[in-house]
Amino acid sequence: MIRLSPTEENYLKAIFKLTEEAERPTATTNAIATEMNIAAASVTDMLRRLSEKELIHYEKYKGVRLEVSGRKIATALVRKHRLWEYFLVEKLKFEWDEVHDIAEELEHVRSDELVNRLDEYLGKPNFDPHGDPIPRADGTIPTRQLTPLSALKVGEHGILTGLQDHPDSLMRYLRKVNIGIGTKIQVLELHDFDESISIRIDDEKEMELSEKVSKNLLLKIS
Amino acid sequence: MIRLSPTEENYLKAIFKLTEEAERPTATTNAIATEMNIAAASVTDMLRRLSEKELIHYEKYKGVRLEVSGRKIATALVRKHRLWEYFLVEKLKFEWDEVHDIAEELEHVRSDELVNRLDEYLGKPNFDPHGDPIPRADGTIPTRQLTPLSALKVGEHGILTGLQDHPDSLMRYLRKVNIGIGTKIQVLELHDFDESISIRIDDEKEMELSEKVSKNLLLKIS
DNA sequence: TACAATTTTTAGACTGCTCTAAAAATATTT
DNA sequence: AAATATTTTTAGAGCAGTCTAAAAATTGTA
Ligand SMILES: [Mn+2]
Ligand SMILES: [Mn+2]
Ligand SMILES: [Mn+2]
Ligand SMILES: [Mn+2]
Repeated sequence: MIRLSPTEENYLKAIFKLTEEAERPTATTNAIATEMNIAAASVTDMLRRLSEKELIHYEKYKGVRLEVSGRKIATALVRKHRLWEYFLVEKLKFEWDEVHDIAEELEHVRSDELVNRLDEYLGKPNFDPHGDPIPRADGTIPTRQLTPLSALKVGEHGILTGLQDHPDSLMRYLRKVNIGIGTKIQVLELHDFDESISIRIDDEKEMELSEKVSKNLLLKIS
Repeated sequence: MIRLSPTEENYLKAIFKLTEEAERPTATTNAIATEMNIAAASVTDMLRRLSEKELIHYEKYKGVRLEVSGRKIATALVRKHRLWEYFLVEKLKFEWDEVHDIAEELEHVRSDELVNRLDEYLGKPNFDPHGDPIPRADGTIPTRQLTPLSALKVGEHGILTGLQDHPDSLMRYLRKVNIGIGTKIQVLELHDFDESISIRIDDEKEMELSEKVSKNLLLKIS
């Protein structure tokens, strides 16, 4: 296996996120540039080089997708990232909105043995603190059937199991109102004026959620 | 506090090792180059830049030493390095000869909160798996009174508490013959032909050690 | 003290990754 | 289909960090 720089790894990860995780066939130069906060010209340059190394399939003006070798590296990175997030939350007691940036650095530490032992130490978890699946050593990815809270009808309920997107701002908000992975949420009322909804949390507190929030909460229906 | 690249951090760490840890007033360009496996010309270049940032005191041809700000960064790095080594051995069950290279990468992860929580999680250890002192958050460094095994007389004994140098080859050898930090060692015989010695390990097994090994074992006399 | 050996610095070049500005290609609208 | 807008690539440059070769300074020795 070739040794890539953290920078190259980050490009592969961005492409993975924009294709496989977004369920799109290819990623565009601009999308990668935006995702990585970088100029489009820099992306073009790197795509040429990653293509040279046969990690991606790239044709000028036609977008890009991962080759098998590139996907392998990307899933390994995502695996490391999410295992470290799990470690930070479960062992070091960080909050779920504090761990992403640290994991962003930890994911580039190179040692297969380290990942394996960490996985073992953590009890081979399948999902990270944000509910995202942790790719397995063989590259396969755990799946579940999740429904956005916004799609539920009055009276229905489920367990919060994942987030559509997870900006820190959303996670901080949820933390403040005591909603997290594992929280039971029941729909009490739908307000069709602004698509906001009234819910009951863990069979206790009632509160309102905006449409934007309810679309972001993914539930396992129970 | 300024943000340095991993490379700049590594230079500061090398200078720290060659001055404070080696109990020398200054480090030479060549010594740094050798320590870091890098050309002397590259070192000169970087010294100019670190000097510009007031992290080191450097005069052409006269060697270099750390400024207060540089020392602070260096001790923080050593602290992180050794805490991670402790984590790898105590929690992930790595052997003491397997952790240095991994810690070399982990030490560059930037998060004060991470170091603090790791320290807490590990029980604020004072020494790493090789017996080296772990600098505290305030920059002070735990000390002990240690004696090389080679300086002991027949009949004397002590507990192995540190190593003078610790190349992997030495650590693997010690592991194979069941000597590690905490092992009780008693001197049975001195062979003045080659300065080798006969010892008893943990009041059980007897064996011979070469002069080179016995000079490297630092004991707390008991 | 002068010559030789060693160490250190300078000069100049290269790679990886980034940028801005401009050109080219593609997509959208009229 | 032509004009316009958008996206992508190319061109050219800069910075950090590295190298080798050569020059300069320092140190050791005759
Ligand atoms: Mn994350
Ligand atoms: Mn996550
Ligand atoms: Mn080490
Ligand atoms: Mn150590």
